[in-house]
Amino acid sequence: MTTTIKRRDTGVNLFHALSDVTRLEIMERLKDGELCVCDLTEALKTGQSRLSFHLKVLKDAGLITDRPEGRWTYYALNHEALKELEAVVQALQGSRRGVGSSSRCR
Amino acid sequence: MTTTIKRRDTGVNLFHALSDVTRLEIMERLKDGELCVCDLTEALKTGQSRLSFHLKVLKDAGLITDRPEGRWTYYALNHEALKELEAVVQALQGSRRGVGSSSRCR
DNA sequence: ATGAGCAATCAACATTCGTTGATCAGTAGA
DNA sequence: TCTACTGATCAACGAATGTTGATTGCTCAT
Repeated sequence: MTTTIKRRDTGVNLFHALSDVTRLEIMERLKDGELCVCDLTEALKTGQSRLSFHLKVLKDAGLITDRPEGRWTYYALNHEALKELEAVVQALQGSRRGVGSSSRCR
Repeated sequence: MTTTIKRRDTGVNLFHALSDVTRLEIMERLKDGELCVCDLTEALKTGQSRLSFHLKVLKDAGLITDRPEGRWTYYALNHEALKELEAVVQALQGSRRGVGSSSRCR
């Protein structure tokens, strides 16, 4: 089914974006509200370039949004994407019906 | 906090294991019950070696379990891990309190 | 206009990840 | 025992990812 494939694709994208310690930590920091890159640089004690890279990955996956203001850029969680992620995970848990229904390989 | 760090690590592991189309498809196939590798090889129309590789990744992440029987090995979802995954995702959605509480970068 | 600060982008490099084909170990059946 | 089959593992290769330092573009303050 097309929707299944589409969900699989968005699932892969979301999971990949979250499959990195730095990016997960960014997400955690953003739980309390939006932060600019300089906040995050200080909080994570890491280089600006590296941070920018990971922010881009998260943004491309739709997990965060950016809001440029003056010379700063504020990043925030995108709760829509997180709801979508939750849906993907729940779809994975699935029906849980009938256990042990293998075809037994011939 | 230690539990936070631990959750972040298991989160990274789980997310990484699911960040691949083939592995997600394996998970979906296993929703209906356990399958042996030959079932999956046929279902996904792919090589045995490749499949074995991805099954190992999923197993190492704790997302699936294996049950050798005779010359076949049956794989099944580990619902414990899926519950853990759900918890990680929900922790990510977090408090959702106070928006716009940035430190404003000076 | 000039200088300073924030953040994105780039190139270069190292590391990790996924694929493929071959080999190996264990099991079932003749 | 000999053979056929399932599935794990390995080596080799190519592709994708992450890191670092430098550069560039903007914006604000002087």
